[in-house]
Amino acid sequence: MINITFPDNSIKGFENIPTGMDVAISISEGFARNCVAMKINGQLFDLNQDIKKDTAISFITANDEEGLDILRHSSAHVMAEAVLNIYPDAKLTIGPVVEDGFYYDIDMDPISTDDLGAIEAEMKKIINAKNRFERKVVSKEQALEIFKDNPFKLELINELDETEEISLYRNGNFIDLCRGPHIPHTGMIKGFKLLKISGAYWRADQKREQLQRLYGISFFDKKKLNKYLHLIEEAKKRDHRKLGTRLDLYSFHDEAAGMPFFHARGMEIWNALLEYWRDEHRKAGYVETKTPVMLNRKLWEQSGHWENYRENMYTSMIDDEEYAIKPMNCPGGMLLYKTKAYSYRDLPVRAGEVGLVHRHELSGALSGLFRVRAFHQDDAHIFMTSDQIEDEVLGVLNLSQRIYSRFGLDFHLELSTRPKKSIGSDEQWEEATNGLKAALDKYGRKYFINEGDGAFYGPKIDIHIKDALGRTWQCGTVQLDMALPERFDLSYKGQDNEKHRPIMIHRVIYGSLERFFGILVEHFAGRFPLWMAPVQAILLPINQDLAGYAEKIKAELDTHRIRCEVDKRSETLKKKIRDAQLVYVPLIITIGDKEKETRTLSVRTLDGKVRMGLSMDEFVTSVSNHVKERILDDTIL
RNA sequence: GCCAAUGUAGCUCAGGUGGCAGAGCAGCUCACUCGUAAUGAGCAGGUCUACGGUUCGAAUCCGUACAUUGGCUCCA
Repeated sequence: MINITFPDNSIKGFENIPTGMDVAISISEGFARNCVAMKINGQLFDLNQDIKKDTAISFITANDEEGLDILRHSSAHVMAEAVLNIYPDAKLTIGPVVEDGFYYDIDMDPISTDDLGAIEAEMKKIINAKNRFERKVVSKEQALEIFKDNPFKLELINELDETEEISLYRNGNFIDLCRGPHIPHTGMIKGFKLLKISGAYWRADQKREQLQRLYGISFFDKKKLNKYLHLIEEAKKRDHRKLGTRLDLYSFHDEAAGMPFFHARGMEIWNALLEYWRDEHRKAGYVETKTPVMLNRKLWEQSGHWENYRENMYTSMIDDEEYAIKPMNCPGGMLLYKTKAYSYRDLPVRAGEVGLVHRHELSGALSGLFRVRAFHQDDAHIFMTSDQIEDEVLGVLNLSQRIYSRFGLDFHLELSTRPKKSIGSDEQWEEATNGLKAALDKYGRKYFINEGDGAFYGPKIDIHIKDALGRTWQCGTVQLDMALPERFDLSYKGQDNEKHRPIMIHRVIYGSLERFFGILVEHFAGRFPLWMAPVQAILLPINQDLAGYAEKIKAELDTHRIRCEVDKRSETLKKKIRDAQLVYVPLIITIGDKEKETRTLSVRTLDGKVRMGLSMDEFVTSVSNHVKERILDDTIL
């Protein structure tokens, strides 16, 4: 008799030794069909596994995150099997689950995306066969024998801990070395798609074999797959590199790889972003500073960048002295701090700087505005006493929230703690980390902890924003820096008339203005809220005779700082409206004889609605208010 | 930096196997003067990323460089 305890503490007895599946079926057939694996003592097992003694179990179903991971892992096996069926000489290496699907690294001749269709068709066959996944435990000798033709698997087997069980999984004719668990049978993969191929190295080591990495995604139901594919399509449509060209915002040139050129319209958005930033920072008690772009090597040696970051820095010889273009603003900020003597009464000092920094990123890492070599950081350095840490960090979190929510961006927080390689004493780290934790607790939002992921000079909080498509981006960061104040011998006079070392926070909210800009383009899909829109209103005279009158209206709107243009082309009204809509001008104003006679405006918004007979005053007032309040919602009138 | 793919007009893209470079949009000109998502006709626009090579002949084949894209790696 085997007694199984369920999560609700109910107990069920079984005459014979049951498998996990037997237990699931005893609950109900329908439930069993939805089950993927089971969990015993926090460990995952296959459903086909026998339960030999009394125990508590819980089931992982298709609705659980863990269930989806198992499905995708199994999908990787199916893909590998399909590849082997088509390319018998291919050698498998590893096939894990990643955040967005799964992949398998395979040693084979390069293939192209055109070949994916054939692999998918082969996978389809395997899935339709509903092959069961069977687990088998073997000795190391047996494993070495089975995989004798595969040097990668041999390497893995030889590295396994002696105490560890070596398990194989078989489905159909396919056998793979694998810890498991797997779904009961391949038929559970209801929706899958192979997405892309790329090169990867065995063990991520450039000196080792170059492998083909095949990426795929799978779901328990086809609808979810379609939803996912739709999301990818949507993201492609919003691609900031394409929209940037179409909306005439920025461009890239071979003459300066990774260094964006901002066009007039892009600059309108840029300036709107910065103005907003300045407003909020002024309110939050920051001052703004500016430091040079190029500084003497000696400074970088003092800051430690020369030692740690040199390969990413651009340098230049000037009058026999070596200079480096700043990859970060902080050393300049240190010099600024040192220009005067501080009292504890002066602290905290919150010094912002929107600094242009250059980092020589690897050529292969560049990507639109998301990864560039020249960018502006909305930096700020806060110098404070140790008992101000909590309040200051909390202040940064609140400011970040205020700014992100202005764009309709949600976010989550991650705390990174002391890494293995670090400077500073245990007490310093504890004080710093506790300060961050206290601020996080007071802030009250849930946060994740990345143990050992902090910078060598201090712990940090990273802020990850979530855009309209649900994608997350790390933008903001709040880092405590215990290195620089030391290296630059910063101090302030305490109440005790003694010199003290200030604590320093290093923080950004947009992160990189360029990158944040790119994220916003995709977040808004090019339809910026009125306060950011490069052209807020376009005037469309319905015939050439009215062009002069339209110019007069524009001049008047100019005085109210409403960004507007006149489309004087000899095109039909329909055509002009279409063109304006295609570049998302929020307010389209048609000027006809009626409007001229009554001195009113007819305004069309992007939703296609038209408001006729608006007086100039009404229009200016509501637009100005909308802009001044930086309202996200695009119901303007 | 590594692997792979790509690079043709301002933009988006056609141009099997080598034989005088094409379209749509945008632009310009003319006609039309229009009431809420594309009026029509015409014109102009390219050393086919760059530099080498093969060939009687190269956008096309080969090599190198540069750039872009997807990954890898990197992002103290």
